[in-house]
Amino acid sequence: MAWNFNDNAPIYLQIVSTLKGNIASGAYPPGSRLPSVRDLAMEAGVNPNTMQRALAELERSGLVNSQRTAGRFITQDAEALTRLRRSMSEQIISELFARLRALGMSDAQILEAVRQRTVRPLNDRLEC
Amino acid sequence: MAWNFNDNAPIYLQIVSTLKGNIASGAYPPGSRLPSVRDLAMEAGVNPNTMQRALAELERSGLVNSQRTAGRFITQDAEALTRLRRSMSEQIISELFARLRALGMSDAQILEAVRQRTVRPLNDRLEC
Amino acid sequence: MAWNFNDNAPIYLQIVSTLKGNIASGAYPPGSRLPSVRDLAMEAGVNPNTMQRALAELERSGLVNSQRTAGRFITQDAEALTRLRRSMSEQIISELFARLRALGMSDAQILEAVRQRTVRPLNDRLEC
Amino acid sequence: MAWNFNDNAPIYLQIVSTLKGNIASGAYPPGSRLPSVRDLAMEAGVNPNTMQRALAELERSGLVNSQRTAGRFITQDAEALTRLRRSMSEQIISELFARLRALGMSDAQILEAVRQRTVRPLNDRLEC
DNA sequence: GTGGTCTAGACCACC
DNA sequence: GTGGTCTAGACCACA
Repeated sequence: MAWNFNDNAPIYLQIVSTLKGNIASGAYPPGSRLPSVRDLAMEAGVNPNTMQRALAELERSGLVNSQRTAGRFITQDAEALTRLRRSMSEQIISELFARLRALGMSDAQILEAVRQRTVRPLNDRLEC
Repeated sequence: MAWNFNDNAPIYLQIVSTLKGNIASGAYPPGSRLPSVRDLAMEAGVNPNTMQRALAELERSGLVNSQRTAGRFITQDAEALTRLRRSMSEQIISELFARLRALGMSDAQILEAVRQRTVRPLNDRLEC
Repeated sequence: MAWNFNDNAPIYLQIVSTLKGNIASGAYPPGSRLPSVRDLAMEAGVNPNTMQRALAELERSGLVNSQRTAGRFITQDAEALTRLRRSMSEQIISELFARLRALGMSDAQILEAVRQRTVRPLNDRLEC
Repeated sequence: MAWNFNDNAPIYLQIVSTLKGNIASGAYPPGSRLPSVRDLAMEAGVNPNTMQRALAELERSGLVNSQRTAGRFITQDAEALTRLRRSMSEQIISELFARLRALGMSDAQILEAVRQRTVRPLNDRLEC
């Protein structure tokens, strides 16, 4: 089952995002070994070179480090993981604000809507 | 310029979402005339029947109404537009919570993060 | 604009029904002259022979009588018109009972439903 | 054996009506499986897409629900079936009133005629 | 020209 | 095999 990509952004960057998500969420726990480039590429349905480029990018940002013979491992640097989560959450929240402002909501309204959502966390979902 | 679709959801539903976004944001103002089915289809790069289906869906939800020979018009029903915006914002916020919880954040942390974003609304954007 | 026929029954009988309806309702008033066979046939979008047969049938039942040179005229026989209306209404009511019984309604329920309809004659129509 | 359609209304809507009748009358019992789209389309003598559209309509009104690979099933929701029967009977009775009023009958006369029909339920049928 | 309907034929995911 | 979606191309009524 190939991952889902759109053609707004380079695929390798979309892969980076997906992998960062998996790392941040703990789906790939700190210190764990990543599957091989070839396996990841097959799983994502992309060319191994594309996956390689994505992993290189991750390595550059310090989230994974490769050990020549043993494979690639998720960093155990707690502070790096914290920075990752913080950065991702800021990006997600930025997107939230962009989308809700496009609907004409003020910051105050946005905050109120989020606050209400925390008050009654599970609720019926309206169709959109 | 064809719109961008992924294959997670039927194209006609993605079109519905796009159009709802345009209506909610006022890009298609209340009472204004939509382009013809054929024009919209060409713009989106889909078959006219697919666009027709999406518009029929919008019509069922009361957001547009068609006048046989004159074209389709955005509803002027303010209450329907309010419901639309409300529904869309709830869906966006639900997505926010789903993504931030996946990062391990609690509702309280999420609320706090959003609150901070409103306090210092424009800020440096960290890379993600 | 051709009349509407289905192919469950001979067209000439459907024409007879239509004409009887027009006579019973007074659309063709007693004593008035019917359009010519040719005109009626054109109006109905059928072959003049078919219309001729329908008119012969009407003549047989005494509702119209032809005067060789002047054309066909609706009967002025009030009793014949009364019988017509009575016969049509019985047929309509028979159909009503057949359809409502098919829905599982008892005669008592049918009567009650009709009674309610007379109490509140104009009402919102539900989709069916 | 193709079903009978007229061209006053879209075929797919006539199919919806026919199927609703079959559901309301119990010809398709609650919980039973409908024939496949292709079979129904062949039976009705229409294109499978047309039948599909009719079934989608039924699904939207909650009378049938489809299970991906297993087929479509009549709802077991007794309340939905009650609503259906009620709505159909109201429509049938409306038609009754329209036709009898066209014959010049008052509401009181209509009610009386229906009442008599319930008193002597089986009777000689007059020709119409 | 507009929206609406219908057909024909294809492909997909699911099991 | 099932339902579901998409495309392509046709026809219609309306004004």
